[in-house]
Amino acid sequence: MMTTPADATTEQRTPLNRERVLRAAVEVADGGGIESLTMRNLAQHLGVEAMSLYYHVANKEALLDGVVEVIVSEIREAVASDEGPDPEEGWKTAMRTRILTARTVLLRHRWAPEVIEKRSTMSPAIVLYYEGVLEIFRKGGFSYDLAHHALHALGSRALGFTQELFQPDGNADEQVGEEMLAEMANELPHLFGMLSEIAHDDPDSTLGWCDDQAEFEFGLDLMLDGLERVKESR
Amino acid sequence: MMTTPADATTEQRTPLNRERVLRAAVEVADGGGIESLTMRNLAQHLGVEAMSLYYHVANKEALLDGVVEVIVSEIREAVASDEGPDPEEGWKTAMRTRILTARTVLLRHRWAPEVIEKRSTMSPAIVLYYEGVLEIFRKGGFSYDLAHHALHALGSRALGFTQELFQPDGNADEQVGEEMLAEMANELPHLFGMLSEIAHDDPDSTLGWCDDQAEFEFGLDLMLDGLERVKESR
DNA sequence: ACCTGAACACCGTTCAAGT
DNA sequence: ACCTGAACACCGTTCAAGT
Repeated sequence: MMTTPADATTEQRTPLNRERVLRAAVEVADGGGIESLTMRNLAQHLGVEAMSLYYHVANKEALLDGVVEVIVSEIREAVASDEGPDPEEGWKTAMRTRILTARTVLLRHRWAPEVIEKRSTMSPAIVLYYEGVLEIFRKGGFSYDLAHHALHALGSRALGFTQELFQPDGNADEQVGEEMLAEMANELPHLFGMLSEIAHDDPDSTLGWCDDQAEFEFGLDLMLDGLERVKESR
Repeated sequence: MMTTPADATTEQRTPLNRERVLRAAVEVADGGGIESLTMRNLAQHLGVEAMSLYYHVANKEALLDGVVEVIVSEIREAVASDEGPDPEEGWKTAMRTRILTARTVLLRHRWAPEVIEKRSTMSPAIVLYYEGVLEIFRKGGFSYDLAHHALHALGSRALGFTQELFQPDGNADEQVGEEMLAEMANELPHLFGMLSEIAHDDPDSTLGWCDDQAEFEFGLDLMLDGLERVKESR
């Protein structure tokens, strides 16, 4: 029995390409976390043998570079399509909305910040993104020198993330409990005081876990306000 | 031939313990980077079989947790022994010197920031370190609420590091060359302008690579000045 | 109490070979 | 041009066993 192109059975198989491999890699990471992104697992997800991937991608390093490209491109599209305020009047709000837009993309790919930070080779997409950030600074009247400092100061915050050092641990058991709080009182008086007050102000916060979004914006505004002041004073 | 305790041959072997395993792990990472820190390699470094490590450490995760403890303890010792200015008069300089001291330790273990950031479980040493940071804020007159925001805003900066997104790539070939700069002019006009100016101001900077320490301090001061302002205005 | 040998499941990757 | 099978070196880890 011959299989014609129009054959309705499921045996059609569009050949792989780099693009499809990278998109699938993002899917795999979205679904099962970054540690589930192995060459073998990715291949299986694509209905192919692991070795086939090496035809489209040099090795795993290159795969991860490509994955970063996909994510940062998604950020650039999001940023391009929501057209914030004109940077010429109000660079600060223009920057702010851009960065918070970028952040919404990263919140859909929570594994991505870690991967982005580990790649030290600067990818084209990231360079393009920072070109846009720099454009806003320039249109807002920053000197190149100050804008340069600003890029360093912002760091990954410009892309919409900071790595939180204290993460809400997956299992709820490890939350700070009443007894543990009491135990802290002697050894860690200041942290004890702080967490007690936070727990009092917001009893729903399960003690000490915080609104990441609000904290991100607080830190971001601190930076942006600081940059504004430095700019005025020069 | 019997081997007495006083035997001068090299066959003495102090038994392992958790402490020695962790210290050796730091040594291995210092010497060959974090990717050289495998159970087998660490064991060899200690003159022992890989499986012996599991007697002293539950698994590799626990090993890395322990390694973070060692590093952060080293930070705490450094910070304790250099006794900065009294936080009651001048929390800002107290904080600044503490953080820059912490940074000197991390510069001796360049692989450590990455490991610290990946551990989401909050280790005792880190908690103790942040207790000290919080103490400075409190003695400087911060409310718990503002101090809490401040801890989030500082993030890993409080420990002395930020992950630079654009790293000076190991091989000098990849430096931004003249031709590459020219190529940028159309696609990346603002980055082109910025790098040109930086190259002009500091011809030794091999185009675009920057003084990490100066940039770290710039960002840190931005944060600290911003916190001071917010504090005054409340 | 402390260490080991053999073995397992799972990585990334090479290479020669298939269609 | 695109994909595969077999094989290799190297992971972390278990388990039963040695002293």
